[in-house]
Amino acid sequence: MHEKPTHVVSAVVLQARSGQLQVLLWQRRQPPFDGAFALPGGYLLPGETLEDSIRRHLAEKVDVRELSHIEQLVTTSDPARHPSEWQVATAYLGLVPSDLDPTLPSDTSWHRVADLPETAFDHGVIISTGRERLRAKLSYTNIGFALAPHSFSISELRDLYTAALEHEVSATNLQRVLLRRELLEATGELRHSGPSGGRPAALYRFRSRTLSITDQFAVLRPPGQHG
Amino acid sequence: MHEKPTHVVSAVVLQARSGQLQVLLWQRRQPPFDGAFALPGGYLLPGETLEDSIRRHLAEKVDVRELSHIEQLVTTSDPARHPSEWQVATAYLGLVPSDLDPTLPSDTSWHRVADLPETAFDHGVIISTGRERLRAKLSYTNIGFALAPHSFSISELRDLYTAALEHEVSATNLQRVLLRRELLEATGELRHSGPSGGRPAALYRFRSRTLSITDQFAVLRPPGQHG
DNA sequence: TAAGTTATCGACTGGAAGTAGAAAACCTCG
DNA sequence: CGAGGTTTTCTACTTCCAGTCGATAACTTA
Repeated sequence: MHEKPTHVVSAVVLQARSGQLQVLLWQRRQPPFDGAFALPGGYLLPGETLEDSIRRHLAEKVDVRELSHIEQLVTTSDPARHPSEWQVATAYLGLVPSDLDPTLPSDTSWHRVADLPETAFDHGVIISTGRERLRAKLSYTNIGFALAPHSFSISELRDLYTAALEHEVSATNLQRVLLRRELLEATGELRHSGPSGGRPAALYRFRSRTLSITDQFAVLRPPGQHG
Repeated sequence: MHEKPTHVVSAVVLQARSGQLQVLLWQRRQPPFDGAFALPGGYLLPGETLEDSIRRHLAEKVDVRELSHIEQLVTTSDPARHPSEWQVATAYLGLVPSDLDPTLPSDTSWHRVADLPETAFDHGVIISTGRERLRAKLSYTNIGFALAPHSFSISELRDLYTAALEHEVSATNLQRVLLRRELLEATGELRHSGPSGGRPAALYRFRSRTLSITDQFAVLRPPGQHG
């Protein structure tokens, strides 16, 4: 038989924290890339699927039950990606709701995606791929559920979208679009805002907390489905 | 070190042929899945990337220069996917323009995606994934270039979209949308249609023949970019 | 030259979404 | 208790996108 590559898995774990999209990184303490920051992950073991494997590795960093969504991102295979070992690497995208603050091991911490430190291997590009995937899916799926708490006001949701999309989002439009798509529903409760007063916000929740694609895209719909 | 999986690559090669979306399949002549149809592909070799590898394997089936587009689709890893070997498999999506008719080896042929024979491994789901990827990208990218000849009439293009999307498409809308997005340009030439007369069709071409994403999606655009 | 066929164009329409301002519902302070 | 400030929510207006349909153009064939 042929020589075989080693298969490793990693994850881009994203969370909207204090108005910024942040990613979970681990600081390496051995070569190669000693001192640089890397995505959490590790080796694929016999008998497990790639998704099992990344969940197992992530469990060492954050409680896996805190992940609201996980999906496969991309598999990279540049023979030169690791200086001494032939590796094929599959990256996943994981999301954590904004109301959780997992306790992290001392070598692991959150970093703003917009302002990354020196990263190991090809992890810089992979993080960009993850952010782009999230941005795209915010537009045509209900993936917002994975960034948001179970219930939230429209303003809070707007802030999450703003952080992830990195541009201003109108609360009016966001509410109208998500309600028309029947992705949100009102809980019937109100939240009395904290220090500075103001009208209490109505609270909403996502109808479903599993990924669903919104219809077709804008154009070239089947005929008879106007608008 | 750990035990390692074998890494294999495969490709969903699609073409719009005689009004139907079709996929290139190869009939197996050994176990497992003796007699079933499988995606073309094979083992990953040392020193090559996954994309290099699938191009090398495809070269045995179709001339690689006939592929107008190729992109990574998904990596599957079910430990039970192969009865005797631990495999991780990366699938690619490849597209062939409708005006080419590659000469194929005797064990390989085109099959309508809407009416597939018995397939080997997890190849049935992978083909579905490929078709869905193509359908989605027809809506928000210029990927039509990969299905179409270098120049074509709007009606011909409409027929390609109809085959790939599996629903009727209006030539009027298609032309208006693709022109507004500046994906198409007129060649200035006319084609005198064959047997039954009619007004000669103006010919068009795609401005670019590499994948480009059309702007943002419909909703939640940055402000100031109206419409 | 009339009839049939195919392609192209333009006008109409409903709906999606950006914008802005008014109104509602709360707070705090005098 | 009421005035003023703050935040949220609603509504009206507007622009743009795309589905529909009918008219027109340019050809072939009888």
